Amino acid sequence: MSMTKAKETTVSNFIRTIIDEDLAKGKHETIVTRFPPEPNGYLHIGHAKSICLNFGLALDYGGHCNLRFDDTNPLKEEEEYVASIKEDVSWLGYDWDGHLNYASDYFQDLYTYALRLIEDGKAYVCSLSQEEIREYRGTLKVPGRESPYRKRSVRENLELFEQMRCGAFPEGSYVLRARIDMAHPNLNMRDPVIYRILKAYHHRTGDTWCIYPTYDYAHGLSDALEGVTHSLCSLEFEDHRPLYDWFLDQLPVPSRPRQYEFARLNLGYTVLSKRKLIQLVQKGCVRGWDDPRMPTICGLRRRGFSAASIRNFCELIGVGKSYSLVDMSMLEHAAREDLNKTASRVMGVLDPLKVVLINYPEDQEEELEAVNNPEDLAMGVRRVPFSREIYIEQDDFREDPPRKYFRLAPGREVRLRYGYYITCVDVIKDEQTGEILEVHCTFDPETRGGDSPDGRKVKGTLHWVSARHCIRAEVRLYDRLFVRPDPTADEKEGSDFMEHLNPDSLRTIESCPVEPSIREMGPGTRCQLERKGYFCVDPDTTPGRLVLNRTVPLRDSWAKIEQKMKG
RNA sequence: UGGGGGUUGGUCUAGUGGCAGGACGCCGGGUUCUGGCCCCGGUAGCAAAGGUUCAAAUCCUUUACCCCCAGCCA
Repeated sequence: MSMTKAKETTVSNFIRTIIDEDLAKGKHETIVTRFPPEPNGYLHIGHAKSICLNFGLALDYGGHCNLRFDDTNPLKEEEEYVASIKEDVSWLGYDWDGHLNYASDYFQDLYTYALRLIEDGKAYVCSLSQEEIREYRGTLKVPGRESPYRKRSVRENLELFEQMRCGAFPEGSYVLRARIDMAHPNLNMRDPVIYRILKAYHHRTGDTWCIYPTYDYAHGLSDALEGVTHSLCSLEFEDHRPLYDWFLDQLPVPSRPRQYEFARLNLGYTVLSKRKLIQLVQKGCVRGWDDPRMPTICGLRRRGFSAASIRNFCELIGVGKSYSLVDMSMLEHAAREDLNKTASRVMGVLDPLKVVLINYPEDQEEELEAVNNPEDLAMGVRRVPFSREIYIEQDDFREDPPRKYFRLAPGREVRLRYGYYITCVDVIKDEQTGEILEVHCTFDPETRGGDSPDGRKVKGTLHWVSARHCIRAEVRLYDRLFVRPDPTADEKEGSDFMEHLNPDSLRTIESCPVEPSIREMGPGTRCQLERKGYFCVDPDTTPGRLVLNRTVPLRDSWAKIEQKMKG
């Protein structure tokens, strides 16, 4: 059913337009896409955009999407990341359905293709050092110069390349380069390196190879080998497309993929680059990759975002070619939209104030029925214990209520959700400090369950927890990680994004009273604390310690009213 | 006068010669046993100038501004 809804709300984008045209022309019978992560870090919400795009397109058009690890650099890549990436992709709800590949699967084919390029005089072994190659490349405005090794014979190239492969040379001594055009205005076309010597252990091929293909060489050819039809990548690869096409034009590849570029995601008040995220982890700014403040998939998951909410978010933001900075309110909206329908309601008090019901018998207690989710009655009901002393939210009582405040105040009657109507009759204060210690109320036995038989209305409904029965929870409230919408904006002026970290991104509240039914919820369970927000049971939870993460607060129109009144 | 891209309300995004639409946000109202959800209404935009046309966000010209590229990273 969510599928049909998604279909109805799917908005077009330039990539869909291209696919529609290709299909209409009969260029392809179906489409093949791919998600090509490099296994050198954890996936983040920006990757989710790409995953949803690639897998989503395949699903919609009845094609398939390959999960292909781009593992051409053994210096940076590790098996650990492969596992986490697979986990995150599946968690997001996508199935590569057997199409799990690695660029390293094609090392032999790629090598054979390289031999072909050499034989055709389109590649040569170059002995220039890394620094020399840079010098010879020229600059943005100055054409490059041809390498003195550019004219080596095919035979010599073949021999040298074979020796490179055999491990006869040290790292950096030789590279294989495509012979294109050193004066090309696009620097990527100035005889790019396509193989380098790296005497490193590869997580999949071990020590089989000591020469490894570069991204530019491997990527398009891998696409072609897999029959990818639409190869989607981010904008910074636009400059690489001529090179992508060049290899495909030179070689007898089995299919002809096309590369299209879209704008990567930028989210406000956070950073979305592996390099920066790893810094946050390594410098201890957060507790790890899965810290709930992190924009990583595992961080968002731990924070309580559902896979559906992330998919909806990706649908919401669309796909384009212009730079954009998406507001966090979009992500929050996507989370609330899904969690409203799926998260069961429970009551918990973050900032407790004791209320004593003076006409409720001291030793009496009872269980009141509460619905688990008013948006989905199929989720059933539960019983919530009630007794003479309860906790309500400090903010739900004002001794001197402002205009438009319709919660508890001296002489006021309010409803306890699924409970009774209560009326405030007394306020007990510390004589020294004037601090409110507890509030005394009477309850109306006729209003059990929360309805008044005489039809009397009440303006406010408060959540509450029985003091005698409550269990305690550690609650973690999160705020934006940075204080600037774009923490990297002033990097060019020499400023570091770390300077803009929000010192208050985590606020922990100890021993919040929550209703006992929460005990049944295991780590990862999402719920709504009524009137407060959506929360998720953190994996730090043990039998003796309950930890809740606030995913996102509920919208709070009273807070806005109050804010406005304050001016 | 190196090359490649981009510019539609505060934000994201449709529209590719025919009434600039949707979403988020914000504002107002209705409803309500969550000041939530839901419903209704409102706010606000084609970077600029010129041209073609009955008609231009869309086609042409010029201008401005922004982003990316000089790894043996991806």
